Amino acid sequence: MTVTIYDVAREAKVSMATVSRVVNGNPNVKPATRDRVNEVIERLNYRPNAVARGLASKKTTTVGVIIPDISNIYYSELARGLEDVATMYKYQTIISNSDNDPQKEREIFNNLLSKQVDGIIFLGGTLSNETAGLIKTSSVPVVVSGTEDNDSSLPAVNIDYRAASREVTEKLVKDGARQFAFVGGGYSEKARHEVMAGMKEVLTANDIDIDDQAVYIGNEQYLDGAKAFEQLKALKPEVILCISDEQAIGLVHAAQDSGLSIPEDLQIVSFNNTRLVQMVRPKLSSVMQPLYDIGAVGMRLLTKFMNDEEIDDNQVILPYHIDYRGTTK
Amino acid sequence: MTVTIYDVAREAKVSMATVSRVVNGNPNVKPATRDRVNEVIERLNYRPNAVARGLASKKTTTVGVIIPDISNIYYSELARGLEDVATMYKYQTIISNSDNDPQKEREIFNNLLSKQVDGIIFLGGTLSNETAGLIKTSSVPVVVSGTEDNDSSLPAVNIDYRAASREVTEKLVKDGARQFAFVGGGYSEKARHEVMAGMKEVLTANDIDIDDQAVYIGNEQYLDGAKAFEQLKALKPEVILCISDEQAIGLVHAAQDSGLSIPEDLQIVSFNNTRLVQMVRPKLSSVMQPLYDIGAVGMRLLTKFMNDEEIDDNQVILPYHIDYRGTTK
DNA sequence: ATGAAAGCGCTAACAC
DNA sequence: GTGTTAGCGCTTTCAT
Repeated sequence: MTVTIYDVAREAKVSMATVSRVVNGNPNVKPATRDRVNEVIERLNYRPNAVARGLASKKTTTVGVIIPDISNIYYSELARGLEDVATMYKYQTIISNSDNDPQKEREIFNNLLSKQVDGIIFLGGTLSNETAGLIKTSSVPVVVSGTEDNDSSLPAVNIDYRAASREVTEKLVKDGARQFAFVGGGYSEKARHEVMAGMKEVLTANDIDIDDQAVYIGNEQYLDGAKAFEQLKALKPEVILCISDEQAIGLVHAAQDSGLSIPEDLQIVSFNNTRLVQMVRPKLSSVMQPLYDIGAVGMRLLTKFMNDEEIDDNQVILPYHIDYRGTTK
Repeated sequence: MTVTIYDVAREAKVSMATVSRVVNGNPNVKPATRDRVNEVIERLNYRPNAVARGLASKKTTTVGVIIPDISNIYYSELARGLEDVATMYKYQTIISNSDNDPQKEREIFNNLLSKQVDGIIFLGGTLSNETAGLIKTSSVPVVVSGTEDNDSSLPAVNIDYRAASREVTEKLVKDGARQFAFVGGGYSEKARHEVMAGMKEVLTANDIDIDDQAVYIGNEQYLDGAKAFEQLKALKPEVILCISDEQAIGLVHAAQDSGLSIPEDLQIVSFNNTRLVQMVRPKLSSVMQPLYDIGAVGMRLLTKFMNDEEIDDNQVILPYHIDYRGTTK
């Protein structure tokens, strides 16, 4: 049978309270007793039952992670960052895929609360008002990584998409481009909005029109890039800003297949900065956002909430930079 | 304060046992009482405490997942498959990254057991004897996906790497190739062994020598592909079999950069079948293994163990097929 | 420094 | 069909 704290106590001729103290590193134990207890723990191969501990202490040292799709390379990179700092702080993570569906998000959220997690990280490009509302009623701290709610009241970590978009657009306009198009889609509604806004700001400031037709919203997949190109090609865009790397690569290939030269005839910049940008030829010009860190910093922020540490700012904006590689002139 | 089963019982004027029954769908409750209890549950927004339930019932409806690296597109695809069927069976998953380090695997394993998970899925190309031994002592069922232990005694789901390797090699030999090389690395020691074995079997049968120098073992990353090419190029291989897609793509680019034509001068086949194979030009010829299903079937197998269902065979071999795309003639 | 005892919120006999 | 009660394995006052 499983060995309990009681077995250890009896064997070490102390009370279970003392065993509990040595297991939890409480200093109020005479070194001699401590050693004796540790010896018994070792000998009996005693392993504390985290469930019982969780019930008694109301702390489970587990955090929940709500993620759109773990098989998406963008999110799995965030997940790795977040998991590493969770481990660092002795937390385990329960990860669930939501497909960014508010209905599933609600279910996952309730499951997580029922499991008594100490905190929750919400990952996703889109944060519906419905889900944002749910989060605001949460009994445990929640931080949001890679997106934010509409009035930015939730703790969140992001990059400044709009500024990045502005910077890219300015550079390309300065270099002579006039025909811009935009491709977004998938889970990244927030990013989509910001990137478009940044682009439009700069274009407007430069008296450049952007056609309503020059915006394609699909999903974030490779194959969708070809569809995007299909819709946009009639407009003969000189530049396409694209959120998703996979979609951008699809775009590059579709354009090449139709006889265009990249970047001579068409320039493409993506915003997700997954490892993929390096793995195609020409290499994708892209906004480098620190994916791993967005996850990691989000989890660090969450640990602060969970341990009632002081928070200087619950809206963290991480730096980005832009790498102009092979898909821009 | 949090509302407990007591509160519901009092409010509904029944005993907590009855509340427990309706919450757990026990049929021994009069419909009228059931409705009354449900109404109170709704009104009080009662949510069962899974930790308390776990302590009392010794079942947590959570399974542990030990994964080398969730940010690796190969493993994250397995993870998605596994998570989907876990959800289907009402389990949550605690996912931890091991980097395939036996030391970390041990820690994670103990954490998981301490959390009283109902079962564990082990993912990884390499299963050390140390970890295999640990698994065999486990008090909860463990299934292994995408690898196996040395004497194949653990429940596992895989494809037949050796057969796939044989098939590829035969085809390319038949088409005239004589100079073969192999590139492996990263987490996939088992796959590496099998693929090499399959290749050598066929080469030997055809009286073709393979140089010891024609084997490169590194990591599974894109940049490592260039290193592999650097080592192998002097041998002027006509064919390179490569486990990892990322590495294979690196190989393709390095070969092209050195002036070779793919597939005319060099043919490359990879074995991981991540989405990447479609996303490069030329498209990678590869062994198509059902990644999502390897994860999904592994989890399904685990649910059978957890629910004491009958198991017909605990060694599942899933089918594969081979797609000859742009990197083979 | 150590022990006794009261829960934590629930399930699972067992009784009625 | 419903209630009573004894745990599950631990933490946490409160004494001593």
